[in-house]
This record gives sequence, C-alpha cells and structure tokens, in this order.
Amino acid sequence: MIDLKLLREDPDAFDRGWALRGLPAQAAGLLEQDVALRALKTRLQEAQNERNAASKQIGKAKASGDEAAAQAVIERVSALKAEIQQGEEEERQLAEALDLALASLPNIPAADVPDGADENDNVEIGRTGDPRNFAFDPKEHFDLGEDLGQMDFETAAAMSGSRFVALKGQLARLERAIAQFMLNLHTDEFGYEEVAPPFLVRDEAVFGTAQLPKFTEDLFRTENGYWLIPTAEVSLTNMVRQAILSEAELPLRMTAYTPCFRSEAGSAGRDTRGMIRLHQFSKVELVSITTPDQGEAELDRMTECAQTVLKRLELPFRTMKLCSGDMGFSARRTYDLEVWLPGQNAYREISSCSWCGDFQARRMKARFKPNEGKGNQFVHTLNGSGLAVGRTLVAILENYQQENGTIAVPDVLKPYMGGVEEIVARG
RNA sequence: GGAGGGGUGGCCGAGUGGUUUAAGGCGCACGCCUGGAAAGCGUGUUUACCGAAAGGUAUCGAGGGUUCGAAUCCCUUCCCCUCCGCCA
Repeated sequence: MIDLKLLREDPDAFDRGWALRGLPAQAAGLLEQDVALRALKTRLQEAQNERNAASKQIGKAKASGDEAAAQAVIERVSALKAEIQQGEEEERQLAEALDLALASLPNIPAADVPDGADENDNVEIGRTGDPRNFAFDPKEHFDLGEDLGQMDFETAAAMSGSRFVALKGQLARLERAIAQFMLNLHTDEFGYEEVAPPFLVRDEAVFGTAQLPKFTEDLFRTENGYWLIPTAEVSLTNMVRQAILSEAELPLRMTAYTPCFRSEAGSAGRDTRGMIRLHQFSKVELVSITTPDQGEAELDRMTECAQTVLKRLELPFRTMKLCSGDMGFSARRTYDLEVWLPGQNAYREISSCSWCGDFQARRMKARFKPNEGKGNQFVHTLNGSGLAVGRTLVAILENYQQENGTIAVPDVLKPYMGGVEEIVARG
C-alpha cells in the first residue's frame, strides 16, 4: 500500500513509478478522490458539531425542567439527522473506493531499477561457477528421474491431475536432504530463526503481503475460505502483522520450509513437462523485518544467503536485477538467481529476493518503536527464496548426472543422505 | 458438532442512554525535586481529518438499526477464549 501523504506531496513521482510498470497515470484521479473525501468529512464534521452542541442543550434544558425549550431544540436537531446520515453513507462509499484503488496499485520501483517491460529487460549482474562440460548429451531432469524409477508424474496425475509429481525412494530423500541442508545453513550460519508456520491463512494475511485483492486467481482456496499459501512469504511476513516491535529486536530474520500452492492460472502450456512448474512445490523461504534504514542493505545480505546455497551445492548460476516490468507487485527492488540447467541448456529462476520497503508493513500495520524520537514507524519487509527446493532438485539431477543415468550426490548433501553417494535406479 | 464467556487507547482494565474531554493503573516522554539517582510530585501520551492557532469532528472488532443523543439498547457478521464431544 502506498502512502497517501507522500502521494499528496509528490504525485508526479508516483506516476513516474507506475509508468515504469506500464500503468497509466493514477495520481490525479486518486488525489481527486482524496480531496472529495476530505471535503465531505469537513462538511460532515460541521453538521456533527452542530448536532452535538444542540444535544447538550437538550440535556441541560431537560435537567432544568424546561420541556418546551428542549422540544424546540429537538426539532432543529432532527433536521440535521438526515443530512448526517446521508453524509456518512457517502463517506463510507468514497473511502471504500479510495482504499480499493490504493490497495490495487503496486509499489514504486527503487531509483536504480532498470526500466523494462518483461524478463527480457532484466539485467545480469554476475555469474558464479562454470557450467560443466559434458562428454555426452545431458538429459533433462524428468527423463533422468523417470529412468531412475523415482519420479512419477503418471501416478501423481492419476490422483491429482497435471502439474503434480510423486518422488520416491532416494529422490524423495534427496528433496528432504536439500531442505535440511538449506534450513541448517540459514539458521546456523546466517542467524535466521526457523519457523513452522500455518499453510492455510485468512484473507487479512493474504491482503497483508498483497496477493489480495488483485491476484486471487493465482491462489487455491478452501471451501470455508482459507487460502493455501503460495509461498511462506505470506506466513512469515504475517508473523509481525499488527505488531509494535522494539527497535532493539530488529532485524528479525525468519526461515521456513513449507509447501507452496499455486494455481498457475495463465501459464497453460508453459513448462508442462517435469518439475519446473507445479501446483505444489516446496521451498525454503527467508523473510527479514528491518528498520527503514537497514532495508536495502538487508536485501544484499539476503541475496548472498541465497547465493551461498548454490555455491555450496556447486551449482552454476547467474544473478539478475529485475527490470521494473518484471518485478512483483510489492517489490521496490528484486534480485533473481537463475541456476544453470544443462538439460535445458538455459538458466532458470531458482530464487527471487525482494525488498518491499514499507509497502507490506503498511497493509499489515507492522510497526516498530524507534529508540530515538517518538511515534511508531512502519518496518521494512524483505523476502527471498533460499531456495526453491523442487527446482534445486531439478538442478542437481541435471548438473550432477552421469553418462549411465545415475546422479552423484553433492558433497554438502552427503551427510543428509545416510551414506548414499550416488542415486541409482531402483532394483 | 454442543454449551457458555468475551472483543475498550502502547498494555491492563472500569464503564448497561446525557448534563466539558472513555475512570483508574502500568509503561513511555518531559519537567520539578536531588551532589547524582531512586522514590515522590506535576504535565503529556491512539489514529485520521479540518484549522495559522485556539480548538473541532470521528474512532470502544466490523456493518446496519433504535434515539434529539449510543462504548452502553436491538439486529447481522467477523474474531478470540473456556468447557464438553470427536480426533493426529
């Protein structure tokens, strides 16, 4: 949610920001609604003031037994009543319309975010690790997994439809090992607190992180009104919903390993084979809650935490700074990590780290009490994947495949694999 | 699923139709006092909007209603809690 006060001060800056995201100018229309609402409030207040003063006179008149005087004022006040009621109704409608408009507008990109329309305009800012030279034609992960007899799309489809998978045996264990490794890294070395959060949440939570009101079609919903989290960003960020934190306890860093549920509406036909795009996948998420002055630096730190996972797994990747048109709704700045997939001969997104400023905090009413000065301020929120577990498994299969179709287990995962050094076909 | 009890400011908590401001406490801020501190005393302390200011208006989970006037009465709804039942 953008700050209406800032919008009043510099409407052009907001229009420029929205233009970067391909939106038409909004500020004038919003300010018009704002002015109308405040003018109405003022009129309403004047009428209420008059009514209150008159009501007090009635009380006094009745106390002194002057029924006639009381009756005269009562008649005058009743006339005000209709006017006030109508004004209140009008005010409610105007406020609702303005709130919805504000809630439906995305965050303003930071100044350094490259201007661009879509992912083709993202800017590569670094590569880490060299893609391996294969002496044979590297396969895609789904061929590898199916040949190993441990990645079963057909059985999953039979019970759940397309975009589901069942992992078995050592691949199922590998997924667990990946998640364990990531969680241990983020908690033991980077100071994130592990959280096991709810996977079903209410409207307010999803509004807080801004999937609502605009992106309902991307989410699954239960019949009694719960939303299945599309990412643990929702659960973790809402840990501080409505909170007033003390500055001393910031930054708060939380991590969680959760399933993520996405309807993938609008992505029909894309990545239909394999595990790249599923309705359900698991992810280790990172969320930081900071003071405003720490927000930007925290994004760099968080991105490095995510990069470290790939480095330890010795997976080649590149780091992208997202352009304005490709950033998520809440973000001011986003870095994507794209892992090299030799089977696809392409870099594919495996992490996305975003700094949201106070955009989500304002929606959640997440504040902190500063050490110096008075008044509570909104915190900054950040979220990032550290990493998408399913896609990490894909990357390991493709990068660690051997000519005979077996998969070498990355060194850092061996402690989690119970002595297994190589994943082989089931006997 | 059954039966109850509740939602009041940063926090706790009083308040079942009126006659300046939602009592009181805690916390916090400032001041007085002190060699310094504690204690004590005093002042202030939701948010939004209008106003140069003084001040005003709204805000007691949300939305309707009754009334000249609602935190208070009525209706609807959301949320939290307790007990019972069922259950990993």
